[in-house]
Amino acid sequence: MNQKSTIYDIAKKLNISAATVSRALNNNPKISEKTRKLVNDTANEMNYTQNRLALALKSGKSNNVGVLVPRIDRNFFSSVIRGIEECLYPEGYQVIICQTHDDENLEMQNIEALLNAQVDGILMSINGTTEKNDAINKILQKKVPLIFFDRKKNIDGVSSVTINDFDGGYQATQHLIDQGCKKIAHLAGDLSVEIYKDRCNGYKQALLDNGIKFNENYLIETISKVEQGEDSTKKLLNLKNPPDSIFSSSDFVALGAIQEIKKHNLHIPNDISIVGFSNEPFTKFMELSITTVDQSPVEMGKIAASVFLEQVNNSSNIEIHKKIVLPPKLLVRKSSLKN
Amino acid sequence: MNQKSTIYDIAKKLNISAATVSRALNNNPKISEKTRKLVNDTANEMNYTQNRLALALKSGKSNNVGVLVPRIDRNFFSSVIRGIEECLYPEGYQVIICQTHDDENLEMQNIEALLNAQVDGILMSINGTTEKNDAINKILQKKVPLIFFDRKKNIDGVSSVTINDFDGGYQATQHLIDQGCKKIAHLAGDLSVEIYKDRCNGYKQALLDNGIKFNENYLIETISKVEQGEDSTKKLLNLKNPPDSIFSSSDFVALGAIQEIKKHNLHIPNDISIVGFSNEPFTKFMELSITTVDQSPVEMGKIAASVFLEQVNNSSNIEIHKKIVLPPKLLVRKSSLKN
DNA sequence: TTGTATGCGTTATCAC
DNA sequence: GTGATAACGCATACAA
Repeated sequence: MNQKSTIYDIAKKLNISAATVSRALNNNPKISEKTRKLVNDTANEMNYTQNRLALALKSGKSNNVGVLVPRIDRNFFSSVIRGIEECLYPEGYQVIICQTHDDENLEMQNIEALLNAQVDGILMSINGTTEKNDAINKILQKKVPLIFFDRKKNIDGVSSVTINDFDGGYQATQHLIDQGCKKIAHLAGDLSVEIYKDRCNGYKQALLDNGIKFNENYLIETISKVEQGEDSTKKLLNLKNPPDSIFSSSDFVALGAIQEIKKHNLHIPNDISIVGFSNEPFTKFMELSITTVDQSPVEMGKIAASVFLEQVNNSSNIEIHKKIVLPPKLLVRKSSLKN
Repeated sequence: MNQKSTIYDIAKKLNISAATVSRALNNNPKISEKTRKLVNDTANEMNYTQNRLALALKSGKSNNVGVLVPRIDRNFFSSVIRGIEECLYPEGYQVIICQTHDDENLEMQNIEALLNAQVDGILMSINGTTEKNDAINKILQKKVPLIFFDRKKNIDGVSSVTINDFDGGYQATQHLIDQGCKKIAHLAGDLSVEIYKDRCNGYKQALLDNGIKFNENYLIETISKVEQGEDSTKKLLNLKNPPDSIFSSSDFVALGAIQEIKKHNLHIPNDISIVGFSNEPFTKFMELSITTVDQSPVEMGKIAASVFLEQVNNSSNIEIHKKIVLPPKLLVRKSSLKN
C-alpha cells in the first residue's frame, strides 16, 4: 500500500467507523479483541502511521521541545544535547535543535519558529549579551516552559541549570597560584555574558584571597576562537612585564595561546602555565594536554530535561522554578603541572 | 495579552471574520489597507503567532525536514548540518536533528518519529550495516523525499551526495607511497559500511598500481575511537615486520595511532607516517598536525539540501534523482611529510 | 472587499 | 462495543 493512509482509510476498508479504529489503535479497553486485532493488522498492512500533527492540534501538545544553543560543533553543547535526548526520548519527545551562532537575530528568529511549531518547551543557552528580552518575553507570555542551561539570564519564572562559573574561575586561578605562578593573566570571554563575567570574578577573587594585586593589563576580552587566542597572547607576551601563566575562559583560546607561546620559544608549563575551560576533547588528546575545567555537560542536559518534565507534568497551580548549580571540576594536565 | 491567541481571538476583538484575519495576515491582495493594518496591529498587541501545526495539517506540508546522523559531536556531521541549515532556513524550513549513535533500532525509531511528525523530507547519513531496509522502505512508501549524504545505500529512487571515498583512500595511500613508504597499513572502519569499504578499496588499488603487494596483516577493521586506534596500532607494531606508515579511515583512530607510536619511542613521520580521514579540527591544531582528507562537509550539506528542495518543489511527474559525488581533498601536514 | 462553510487527521463526548 | 459528531487552528473555494 502506497502513500500516506489515515484512520479513515482503515475504517473504510473494514466498514467500521474511524472512531473505532482510533480506539483500537490506542488500546482503548472497551473494544473487542477481535476488532482490535483486525484494525492493527490492517493498519500494518496499509503502512499506517499516526499523524502527530493532527494529534498535536487536537491535544494542544506537540511532543516537541526546542533546544537552542550557540552552536552544535562544540563538544560541550553536543554533549548537553545528548543528555537532553537521553532524558526526553523515553518520554516520547522529539528534540528540535537550533543554532544561534551567537547572533541575536537568529536567536529571535529561531524562538519564533519554535513557538510557531508549538513546542511544549524550550531549553536554551541564551546569547544574552543584550538587555532586551523580547524573545524571552514571547515565550513566557505564551506560558511555554523555559529552561536555561549554561548561559542564563536572571529572569523571574525561568528555571536554570548552570555550573558555578565563579568557582570554576576561582579553582583554575588558585591552581595556578598553587603551582607558584604570581603573574596570572586572564583571557576572558565577552564579559557582558554572565558565565564569562562569573569566571572572571572568580579569577579576581582568587587573586585577592592570595594577596596578588589585579593587573588590568593581564585581562583581555576575546571571543572563543583559536586565532583570537593567538592575537591576545601576543599582546600579553609583548608587555614589559609579561605574565607567567594564563587562565582562559575557553579551551580554543587556550589552544591559540599555546600555539603563540611556542612561536616565542617559551616552555609550557615552566615558563608559562595554561588553564583552559570546558574540557573539549582535544585538550586531553594534545601531546601537551591542557588543564581545563569540566562542566559535566551530559549531566547538565539530563537535569535541564528533567526540570522541563517536572514543569510540564506539573498539574498543580503552583509553578515550579528551580535554579540548579552544578560544581565545576578542575582537570589538571600537563599545560599547568610544573616539574 | 497572555496565553496563546488564534485568528478567532483577533476576529472576535475586531468584529470581523476569521477568514478576513487570515487573509490580512497573509497579505492577500484583496484586503483593504485599513483592515490589514488593523489586523496586524491587533495581532501584535495580542502576541499572536501562527500555529504551524494547524497550517501543516491543512496544507499537508509541515515545513520540517528531518536530519539523521550517527552523532552530532563529530565536526564532519555538525558541519554538514550547518550547510543544510544555511540552505533550508531561508526557505522557511525547520530542521529536526536526530542521532542514531550507530544503533539500528534508534535509527528505525527516529525515522518513525520523523514520519509521524510529517516531515517534508529526510536527509540522512545511513548506518547501513544491515541488509534490511524496513525503515527506508517506510519512507519511500510514504513518498517522502529521501536524500543520503556521506553514508549511503544504493537504492532506487534515492538521491545521494557523497564524496569519492575510493579516491580519498587512493590519494592518501599514493601520498604515502610518494613519501617513500613501502609498508603501508590501513586501519579501516566497519567494512560493511560502504564509505569504509570504498576507502579500503582505494587503498588497495593504490598499492596495486604501485606494484606493492597487499599484506592482509596490515589491514585492521576498527571503530572510530581513539582507544581503538591505540589498540590496533599496538597490534601493528608488534608484527614481525611492522609497517612504515598507516592510513586510517578515521582521524580519531589516527590520533590513537599517534599516541601509541609515541609510547614506542618511534618518530613520526620519519619512522612511521600517518594519514587520517575527515579533517577534524584537532588534526590541524595538534603540535604534530595530522595529514587528512577533507570531505567538504558544509558544501555537502548545502548540496544535499538543495537536492531536497529540487525534489520537493518538483511539480512535474518526472521524479528527480541525483547521485552527486564530491572530490575529496588531501591535506598534507606534518604527520606524513618527511624531512 | 468581506463572510460562510469546509476539511486537514485525530480524539473525546455523546449517543445507541 | 460501536457509531456519529464536534473540535483543535488554519486557509480557501464559494457566496455575497
